[in-house]
Amino acid sequence: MSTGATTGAAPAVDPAQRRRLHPDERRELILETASRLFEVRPYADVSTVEIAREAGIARGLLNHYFKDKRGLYLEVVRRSVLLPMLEALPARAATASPDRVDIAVDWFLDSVEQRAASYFNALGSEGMSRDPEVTAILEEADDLAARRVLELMGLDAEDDLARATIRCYGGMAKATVREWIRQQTLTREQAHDLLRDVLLFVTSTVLAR
Amino acid sequence: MSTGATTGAAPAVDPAQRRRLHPDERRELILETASRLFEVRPYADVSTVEIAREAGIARGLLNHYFKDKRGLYLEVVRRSVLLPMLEALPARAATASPDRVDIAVDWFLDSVEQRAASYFNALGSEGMSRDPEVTAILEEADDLAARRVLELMGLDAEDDLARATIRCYGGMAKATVREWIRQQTLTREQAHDLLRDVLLFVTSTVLAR
DNA sequence: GGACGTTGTTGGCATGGTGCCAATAGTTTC
DNA sequence: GAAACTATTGGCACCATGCCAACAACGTCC
Repeated sequence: MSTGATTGAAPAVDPAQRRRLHPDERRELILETASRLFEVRPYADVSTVEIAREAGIARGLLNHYFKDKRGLYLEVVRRSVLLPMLEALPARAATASPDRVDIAVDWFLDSVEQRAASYFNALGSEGMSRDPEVTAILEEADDLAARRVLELMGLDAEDDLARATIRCYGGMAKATVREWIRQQTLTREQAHDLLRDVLLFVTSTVLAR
Repeated sequence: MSTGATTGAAPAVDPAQRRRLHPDERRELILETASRLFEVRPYADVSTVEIAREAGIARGLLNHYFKDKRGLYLEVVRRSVLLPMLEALPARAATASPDRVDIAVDWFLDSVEQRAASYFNALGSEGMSRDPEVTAILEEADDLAARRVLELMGLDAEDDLARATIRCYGGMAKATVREWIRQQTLTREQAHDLLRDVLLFVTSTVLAR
């Protein structure tokens, strides 16, 4: 407005503009930016314009690195759900069953507590989404988690029935975390005890059949 | 094409066009149409154009009856989640606790089986899952379900801790239904037994504290 | 060290979806 | 039958997305 002569070209801030990055770096940068935004606001609310602006790149570049907005979103979800699951897991101490359960539950609660934001982001409300591809990612993560639990407890992770049962239990685990962190209707201790007791009960029941 | 003279006006099919309906009827008609479409495909995939076409009305009418597309969607979710919950519930027979659990679980499985489509639909769709308003509706439904379960079992539905615990259990119930209906990794009988046993265990534990 | 080729990057165009609003026309009322 | 009421329409303006051709940064070769 004040500068009358010059056309309304962009402020042209950074002199370091149009810097050429290695594809991997650029991809990573976009992914992190998008992740940060999707964590806070729902999918439809975050425009590709905003992502590009935040990342300091042209909007068209998003479509160069990812098929489309949806593709970018899927990658974000995949990361925030799958990666944490593949991370460090406490060395399985060969202790008695009740202690193992305590360890497993603590591991789960800790990992959730650390990354509460991205956890709930990817989970949606129930961990269910109508979108087939998102669903597939979530299911993969659930199954992975179920395997972890079974391994940690010294049970057979290849037993289909056992794994299905633990995936069911996983639904309760998620809901419990929600009550604890978001609704704050349960203390961490209460959440822990509940999950611990039920897991113990479920595993003993599964084994019995 | 064949009729050359007249301008390219619409085919003007129905002679019954532009029929004036009572607002309640029209609203209902839109809601049902939208519900039918949202059941099958994710939110972003269903355009207001399509909803209007399917409902046989002008697109602008949607914004007259609902604030916007999102508002329409919220109403659809609210209905498909809340209404079934308020419906018939088996008369609570004053029997022993284990029998009551069987009744409660059967009621749940039945109601889900009947409306599997809308049930999974309502559980969240794509990016909307993170949406606060959708979340609120889902939480309300969860709490309502928890009350129902407690009542059915002759327990105090006003006990906050008990209700929170049952809401946690509800997460497992949903996951179990998913394994049963969608993944088919569990038979209905297995799902029933699992939910029955765990509910029995959980309630006895809650009571004990 | 300068021309050249590769390719990461940009800007703009076309398309489609959505919200809004003034004009239109059923329906009722007197 | 006219007039008031309001359900309903159609089109305009805006925004977001995907696509594509031009551009320029970086490495390479002579």
